[in-house]
Amino acid sequence: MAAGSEGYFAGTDHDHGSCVASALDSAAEVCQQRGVRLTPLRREVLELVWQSHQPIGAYAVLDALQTKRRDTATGARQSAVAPPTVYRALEFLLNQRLIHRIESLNAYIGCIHPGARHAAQFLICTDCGSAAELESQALLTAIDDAAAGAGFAVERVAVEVSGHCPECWEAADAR
Amino acid sequence: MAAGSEGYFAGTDHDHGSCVASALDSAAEVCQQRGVRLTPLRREVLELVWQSHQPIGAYAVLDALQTKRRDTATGARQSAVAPPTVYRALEFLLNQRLIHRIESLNAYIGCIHPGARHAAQFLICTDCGSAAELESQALLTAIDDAAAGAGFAVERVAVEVSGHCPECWEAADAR
DNA sequence: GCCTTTATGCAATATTATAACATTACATAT
DNA sequence: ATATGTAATGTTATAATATTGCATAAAGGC
Repeated sequence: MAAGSEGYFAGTDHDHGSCVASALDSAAEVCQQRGVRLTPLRREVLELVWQSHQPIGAYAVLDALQTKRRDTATGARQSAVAPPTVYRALEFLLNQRLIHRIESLNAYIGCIHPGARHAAQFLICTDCGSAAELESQALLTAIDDAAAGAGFAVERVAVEVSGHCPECWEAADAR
Repeated sequence: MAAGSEGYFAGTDHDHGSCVASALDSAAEVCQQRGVRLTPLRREVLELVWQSHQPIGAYAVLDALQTKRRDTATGARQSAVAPPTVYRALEFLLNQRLIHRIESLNAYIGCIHPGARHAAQFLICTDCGSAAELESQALLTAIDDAAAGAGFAVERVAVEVSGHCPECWEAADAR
């Protein structure tokens, strides 16, 4: 990926660490304001989701958690982490709007507007697996209009556009 | 549901049978034109999807198929239908754009524009489980614009709006 | 008819998600 | 300090969704 491009797609060329750290900071802030608890486990899961910087599946989170615990353990065998643990943490993070779920991938990704109520809009590259969150007001308006026309009360919106990101597209062209 | 309402949501008050029949007819036509085979099995699955008139899961299709065969069988035990049979048929129908998959429900629904390349846009009522296909040009344009702005090559679009259909909304209000 | 391609049958298994119940941690009231 | 209620986590089992790989059968071209 070219450095300094539009910035829609998270490349490998930016400061992952600080980006994750600031996401965790605002998450803590959001939770504090709402009086809900960002427990160590939830924080750990949120960190893993952000670290991946690509949509990550629940079982991948599970594996990562288990690996972390195994590595951390000082000899004494730690008990394994089970699926419900991960799913509950993910559900909490979804409810607090700290992450999004990408339905077409059964995967999760950090939300770039932590805590804000907004439609999830994603461009998903089927080549490299990365996903970019959109914020198109025109798109939202179009959805609201269409829903209003049908007398439909909107609650949740998922827009998932699959295709090829600029980098992969160019790479394919070059071939 | 009030008869003669906007018509976005398929109610129970219209002629199911003829609606399914015409869907099967146009499917046959589309397949003929493309030189692909709408085999008895595929036709059967398409019919089941249309008959449900709500998004239907792969395993519900499977059950329906098995029931049909059991009922049809004239005593001699018929072999059971297995998941791959259903998934392959569904995949074929998706490829030919005769049905849509609703990602947030893991379910399938008949396409109202059989064979045409277009974005899947749905209003999904979380109360009654029905889904209405939208055809908002403004929405499409908004998506195309956003994608173009990011240099993204669009391949597939899924818009899934969850909420409450007019009937369920009114019913809830009345309470 | 014979051959190739395409579709289906079939068994096993992978992947994703939840139910049900037990235990622990934290806060508050007594 | 002790009891009590609630929220969070642990634990086991299983449900729901989807795919792989290989065998068999059917359709269509020559």
